[in-house]
Amino acid sequence: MSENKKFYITTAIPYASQKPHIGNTYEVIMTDAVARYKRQRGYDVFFLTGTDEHGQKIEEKSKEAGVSPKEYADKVSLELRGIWDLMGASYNKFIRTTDDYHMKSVQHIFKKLYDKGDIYIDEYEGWYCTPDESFYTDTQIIDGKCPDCGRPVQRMKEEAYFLRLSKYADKLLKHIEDHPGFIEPESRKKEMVNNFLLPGLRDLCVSRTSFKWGVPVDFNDRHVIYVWIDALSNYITALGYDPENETQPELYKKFWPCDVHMIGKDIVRFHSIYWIILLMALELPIPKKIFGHPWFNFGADKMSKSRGNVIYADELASYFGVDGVRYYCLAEMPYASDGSITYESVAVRYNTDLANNLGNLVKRTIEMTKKYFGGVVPSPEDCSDKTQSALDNDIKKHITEAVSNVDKYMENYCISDALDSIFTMFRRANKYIDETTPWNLAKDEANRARLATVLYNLLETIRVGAALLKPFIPETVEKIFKMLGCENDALEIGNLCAGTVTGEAEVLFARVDEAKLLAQIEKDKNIKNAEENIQPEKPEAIPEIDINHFMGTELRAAAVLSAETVPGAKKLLKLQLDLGYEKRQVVSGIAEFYKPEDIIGKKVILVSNLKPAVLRGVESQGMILASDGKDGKIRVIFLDCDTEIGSRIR
RNA sequence: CGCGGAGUGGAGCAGUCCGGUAGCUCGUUGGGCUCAUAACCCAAAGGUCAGGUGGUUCAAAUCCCCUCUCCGCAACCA
Repeated sequence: MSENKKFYITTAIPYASQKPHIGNTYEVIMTDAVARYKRQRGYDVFFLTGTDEHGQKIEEKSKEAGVSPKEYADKVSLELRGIWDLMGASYNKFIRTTDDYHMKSVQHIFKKLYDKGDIYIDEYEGWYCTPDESFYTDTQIIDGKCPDCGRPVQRMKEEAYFLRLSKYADKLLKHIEDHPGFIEPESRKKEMVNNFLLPGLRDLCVSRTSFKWGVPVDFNDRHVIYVWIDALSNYITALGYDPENETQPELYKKFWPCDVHMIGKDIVRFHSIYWIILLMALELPIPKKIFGHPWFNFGADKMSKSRGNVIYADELASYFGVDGVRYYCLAEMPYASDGSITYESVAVRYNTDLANNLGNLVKRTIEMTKKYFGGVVPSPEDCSDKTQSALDNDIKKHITEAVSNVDKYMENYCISDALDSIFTMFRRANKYIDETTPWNLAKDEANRARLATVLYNLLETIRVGAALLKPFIPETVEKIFKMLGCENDALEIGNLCAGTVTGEAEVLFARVDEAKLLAQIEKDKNIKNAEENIQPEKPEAIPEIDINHFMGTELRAAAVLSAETVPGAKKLLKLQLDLGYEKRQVVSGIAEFYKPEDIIGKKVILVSNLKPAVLRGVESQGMILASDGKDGKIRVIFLDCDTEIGSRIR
């Protein structure tokens, strides 16, 4: 039945528009750890990763960079792959959505569903901004103007292809309910069911005409296949699946359905709804599990480029080594809630766990082997002393416990718990040294046998520990095996042979001086910023307008008479404004930054000829001006208190 | 009342399903040891387990009720 021991695991394919940060990299590291774990347990593993390379954003970015979209995607994809490789990702295949076979298969998938009637063409009615070639819904447009460029938009019907999600919604819901553990963690499943499935699914628009950089619909080349079908299909096209094949290739037959899709919690929706329905429509088997992992925050804050707190894996590895980064990510990320990463916290973990606990244990044990036994693994002896054998049994018990705990936790994707059980064993081993005091045993030849046993137990603990660590920090494990002179990664006690010649004792992880290192990082960052970021990034230009165009906007000074929160809306404040000649009610999305009392009595700028709109059931007669900060903060423009209310602003 | 998760010593978490006076890692303080990377080992200090001076019970972090706060998802930035 060893043929049954196959395991197909995937990461999401990141969008190749910019360099991946530590969060994206974490996903690959975690997936890699699971893949390596499964391989070590005898599974035939197929580990897939890659890049998603179509779409408007890459089209735009490439234009800015003055290269073709493909050239741009090539560059980012290569950079990303470089980081994956640096981190030791043991993927079996790296797919790119620009790969020929993939694009062809995506076209066939689209065609098949169209022929079947699960994809249909329909009119998509909305507002169209001609110069931008973009469609907007009723709620997106601002006062009959394009939200991007401010130019007028026209009511237009545009044809688009739709996937019949509605047809499969019940089947999907049933599948989710019949397969506990299909979406994990459990809370993510509830989000999907309660927020999307139970309220009812609307058919999904799966094509675009607003950009060209994508897989064309081969029977209607005005349309490009949108990200859903293009990107999600990678999981089967990578195995060679193509609906037009008479028989599917061996790779596909062997590995599909997938055992687990490892993805970020933000895209659980696309995987658990769109992807599954797509497969149902294709009449293909459903993957067994979708695991929506959390993300890293920078300390308490979200990581974002504009806040300047993005951490990259390669940069981190330059200070802590690849295994330092891998270990931190795997040990620190909780199962379901977001993790936290700062340079300090990485340094602390690195020092305490890797340098002090593990590194030092290995070093001192190997040194003692060398000192007391000339670098040859001694032969253990049965021990008649009750106290001593109790110690020996206890450490052996810790080994077997660690082995079974790692299995238990890894099967449930509780990576940090698995690592913790291994390090608990190492801690026990350090204690064992103090309990047995080999340096005292060595003073008396009569204790030779006892000393041999103690050292053997220690070496064997390290050997099993290294075997357990292999999926997580493989480079380090190689070094440990070299020091042990043994590469046997069996998990049973007693596989280290007496007589084995050990290698040179090496420092596995040199302790870092936290303060010094943080200062160094700060310094490096400043140098890098100075090189890269001499000027702030130029925002996207908005086409010029003439003065009359601007004069079409009526801006007036208004006093805030009252302000209150809108029930059920986190971001909205309802304001009563006084223009002198009339009063206005305006709803403004500033509630996260201003309390009612912060703004009452102040004077603001009102766009007074804006068409009224209803927000959360409250009418808004205009809009007040505010700046949109890079930090995500909104700052209202306040006027001098002696500004005359009702006066025109221009 | 949109859906869900969480509030436990300075920090991060476990314990809550199956009630019986709190456990782990880091940090702090003191001690020990010298094989080892100022490391390792031991000990101590520090918590009315968000609040209700709420209910059930011989007994509640754990069950029930109410309130507050934080986070995720959804909605929402005119």
